[in-house]
Amino acid sequence: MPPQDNTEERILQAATEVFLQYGKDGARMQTIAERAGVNKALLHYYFRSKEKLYQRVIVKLVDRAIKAVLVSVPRDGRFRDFLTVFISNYVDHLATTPELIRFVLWEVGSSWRTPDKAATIGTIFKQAIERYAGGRNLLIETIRRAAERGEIRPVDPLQFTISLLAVCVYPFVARPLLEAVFPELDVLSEDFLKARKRELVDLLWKGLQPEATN
Amino acid sequence: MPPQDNTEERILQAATEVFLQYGKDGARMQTIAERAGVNKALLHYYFRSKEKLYQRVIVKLVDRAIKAVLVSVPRDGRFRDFLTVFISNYVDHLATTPELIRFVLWEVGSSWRTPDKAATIGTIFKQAIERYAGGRNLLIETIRRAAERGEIRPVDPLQFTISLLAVCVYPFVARPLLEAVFPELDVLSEDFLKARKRELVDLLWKGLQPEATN
DNA sequence: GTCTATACCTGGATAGAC
DNA sequence: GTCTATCCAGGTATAGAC
Repeated sequence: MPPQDNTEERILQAATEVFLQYGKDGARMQTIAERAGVNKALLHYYFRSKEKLYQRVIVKLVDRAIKAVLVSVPRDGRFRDFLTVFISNYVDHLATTPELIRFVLWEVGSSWRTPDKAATIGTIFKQAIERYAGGRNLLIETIRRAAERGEIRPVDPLQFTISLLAVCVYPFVARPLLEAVFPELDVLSEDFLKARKRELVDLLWKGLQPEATN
Repeated sequence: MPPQDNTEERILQAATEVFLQYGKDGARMQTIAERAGVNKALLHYYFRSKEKLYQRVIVKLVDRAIKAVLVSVPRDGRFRDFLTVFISNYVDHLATTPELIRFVLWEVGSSWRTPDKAATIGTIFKQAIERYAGGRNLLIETIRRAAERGEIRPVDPLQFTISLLAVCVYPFVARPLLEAVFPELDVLSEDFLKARKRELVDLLWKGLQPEATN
């Protein structure tokens, strides 16, 4: 079923834009209605409540994001190539979707007080990953295999996965803080992104070598 | 002026607890009033508005946090020691103040739509750092000095600073996501924390060595 | 299915007595 | 300084006509 030009689809699209821009609390049903060219009552007719509408949007967004990141994980090849490609693609993806970052941030921030575990962003992420990779964990597996083959030194794959995600994501998440503290920094600039990718591959690859002067 | 048992102080204390627990939006003036043992009207009498009260709280919290982290930066000594001590202290601090993480996360998330630049968390951070370190940047300086001395290979101090902060902070920030995706993971457990510190020192120290097999 | 009009609730802010 | 009572805006949800 391709995205039709029917009312439901228009509302969902408008809701996505508005939620991305203003967040769950900041978004107004009125605004969504206007952007979709209908009125408030119809939103409730189709989606019952703001909460339900929001859930639909968030699932769609997370799904898209997970896919965009995992698609760049080469299933084989040398580990150094994997590292380079993954970092490059992930950083680029993050740099080009700042609203999504902000959005996920909002969700993570509020997931603490959410009573309903099933509606939490964590669960939505997990399900999206399962849908995409069928329960397997591509990053963990790639790192484990590389270690087994001796391409890199033995490391805890989970720990390294976390570190890898960390160094990629952090600048974009902490951007408001970093740019305030370091006025010369512009996280989204071409210069910084290029340098960052290079530094990260360097740092992590060197950090994974078996022999280093101690 | 030690925290007196006067009304204003009691309100501020209650507000801190409630804001930490529920966040800016989630917190109710009613709740704060009850916890302080007074009524809503008094909050406005002392602090004028919820916004003003909130600002007072956030400055206090950020100040405390900055101090707790920067105090663990040794001003001299070998770089490897600095790395070990900083990671250990920072990770411990993060692990013991989960509400603060959540709080900062909320603030960063909302700092995007805040019109008033001066009231953003970024500015508050910057000011707190200046108050504490007098405009100097201890992390950057430490890394630069180590590179100049040849203790580590030449790296961009800013890039490495970001990476260092990233690998420390990320697990706590992304905890809801990570623990959903990796069910066996318990970020706040002693086991994980201990392992994490070890892995981080290893990874970063090795990553900073001049000679590595390429 | 789609509209207008409105009910209704939450929560911050204030008036005014003491 | 501290209280009670009340106002008022903003926003979700629904009733009911077409």
